[in-house]
Amino acid sequence: MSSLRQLEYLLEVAEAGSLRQAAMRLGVTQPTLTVQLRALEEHLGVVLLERTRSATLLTPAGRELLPSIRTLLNQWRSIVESANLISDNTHSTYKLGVPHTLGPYLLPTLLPAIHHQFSRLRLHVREEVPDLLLKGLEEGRYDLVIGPITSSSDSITREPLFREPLLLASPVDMDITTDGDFSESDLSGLEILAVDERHALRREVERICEQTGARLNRNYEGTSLDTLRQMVVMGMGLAFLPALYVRSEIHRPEELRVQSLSGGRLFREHALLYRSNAPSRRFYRELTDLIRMVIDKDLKGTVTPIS
Amino acid sequence: MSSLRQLEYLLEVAEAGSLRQAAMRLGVTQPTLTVQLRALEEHLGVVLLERTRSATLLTPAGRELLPSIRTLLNQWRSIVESANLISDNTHSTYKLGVPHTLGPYLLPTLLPAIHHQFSRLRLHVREEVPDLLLKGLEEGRYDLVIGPITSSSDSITREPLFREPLLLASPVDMDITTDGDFSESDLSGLEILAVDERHALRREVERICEQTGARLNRNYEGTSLDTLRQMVVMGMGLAFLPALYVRSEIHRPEELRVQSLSGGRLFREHALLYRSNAPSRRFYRELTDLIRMVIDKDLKGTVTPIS
DNA sequence: TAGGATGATCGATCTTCGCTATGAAAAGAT
DNA sequence: ATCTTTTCATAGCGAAGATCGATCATCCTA
Repeated sequence: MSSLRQLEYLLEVAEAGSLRQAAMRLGVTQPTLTVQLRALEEHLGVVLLERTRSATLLTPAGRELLPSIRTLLNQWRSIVESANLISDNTHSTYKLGVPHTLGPYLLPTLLPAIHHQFSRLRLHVREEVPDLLLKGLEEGRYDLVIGPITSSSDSITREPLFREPLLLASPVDMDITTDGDFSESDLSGLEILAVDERHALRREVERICEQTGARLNRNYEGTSLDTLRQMVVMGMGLAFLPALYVRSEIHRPEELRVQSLSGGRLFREHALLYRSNAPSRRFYRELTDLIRMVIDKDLKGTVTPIS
Repeated sequence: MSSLRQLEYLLEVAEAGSLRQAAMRLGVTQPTLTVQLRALEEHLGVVLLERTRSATLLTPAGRELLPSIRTLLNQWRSIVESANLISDNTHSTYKLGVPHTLGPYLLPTLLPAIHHQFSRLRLHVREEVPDLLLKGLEEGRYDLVIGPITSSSDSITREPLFREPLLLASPVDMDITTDGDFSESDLSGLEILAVDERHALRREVERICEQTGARLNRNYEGTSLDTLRQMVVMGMGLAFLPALYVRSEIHRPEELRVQSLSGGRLFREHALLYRSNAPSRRFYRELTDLIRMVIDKDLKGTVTPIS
């Protein structure tokens, strides 16, 4: 196998026109060049140099190959240079996974801020259900995942990000308010709609229903938060909608009533997840701090930071 | 210094997703990959791989660099491939030098034949006066030179090609023929024109004049064979014109009379010259044979082969 | 003819590369 | 839960490769 070094030798000799002078410039001795260039010629099966007493010049074959060799070396130098840039972690593309029920409502706030801070960093975002996100993270299909704070495994590090209230959504024509205040105990017996089982949100809702005595409607399952909202509007039941969704998508209060429940125990919590021994973990920590800052700054009224 | 081999290792590991499997495919052992890839990472200053217990996958930085590395290796493979093609000497560009007084009249016959035989061979032709041709050959500015057969130096090999008669050109209105035959002795006292001193042809003519008693006109010197012909047409004297020139350029016999002299000692001889220790000398020998064949086939009546 | 170029060659040394053997840690199987 | 298998990391040895210094042969120049 011949090395890039031999190619550099050739280039220098071609330019200097003499082994000795090239050796000077390269900081090696002349026998080194004699031997190495012969090895290169042997590897390529072509005589590249014509050694005269007064100089060493390229053969026609050598002239033929030289341009390609020169560009090869330039390309290599540019790779080394890129590597130096990339070494600070902010010049790469990270594969980020987010749940369907969070991504569209969080990322529009988050991504611009990240881009502003790390302008050469690119995020390759993909939405999936949390189970697959976690599996994908472990198998390397993702570098970063935003997911539920539960789901343990010590090969995955979880950086808690924020707590997101779940708001009760009800049709406007269904009057369930008990003089202004509404607490968890008032849920008992009410019909609740939820998204299908692959979503983490579903499990939260199931837990809430058990605790409060609400009835989970298993006949109709929304496949997204939007369909869930439609079902509520059409009077098929109530639903718990994440605060960020509400913040982003509910613009017509005449269709739907949304209220938070006193007691404050209805919420879900999100974390940034990454493999614990990922070489970029230091940078992921930085990124976590940035995300927390953005949340604190832009989503203060909607969610509450945790750490 | 890192080698191309390390890059190939990286590529294979990236594809296999595991050091062990990559080692299998590459025909090396796993510790080799561990060590070499770490060396590569160190050289580039970037962590390229994330080693988990279950697999080894690329870091974002590694993904970033991989495409460039892949094209680099492809480029290298293509260089090696080119080298194999080039090794038969017929895929290169040769720098050929020819004298002004021969090139334009020989090459139109020669080049198509060479191209027909070696379709991927290119000739970079340059015209110069013989002195510079020879110097250029020695200094490597030419690979091949067609020049006078004289000019010795044992670092230059001369392959004799052909003998080209020198024909006497005279104005049609100057009747110098002595009943049909005209020999060298009849030249005595006649006024001869020639090209300037940098041409080898000039020296030939000077020699002829001395031997035959003809007078060389030193006041008017043609700078090319064409101007020389014009001077003869205008009645300023006689001239010796090379047979190949006559063959190519004299299409109007009413302007000029051209005759060969009996005795057959008026000629010049051309050879193919190259540096004796040029690595392609074997091929130059082949080329010589080809040229001789072409001359024998296409220029039989005009010049006579020598070898 | 002597001095200063050139590249080639030889032997010694140092470095690099790769292998074997072994270790440690995690995942999967029983 | 334990055992086996699989993963990568490490250490030590040996072979191969790269480099150097010294020397040689040759050519060009003064």
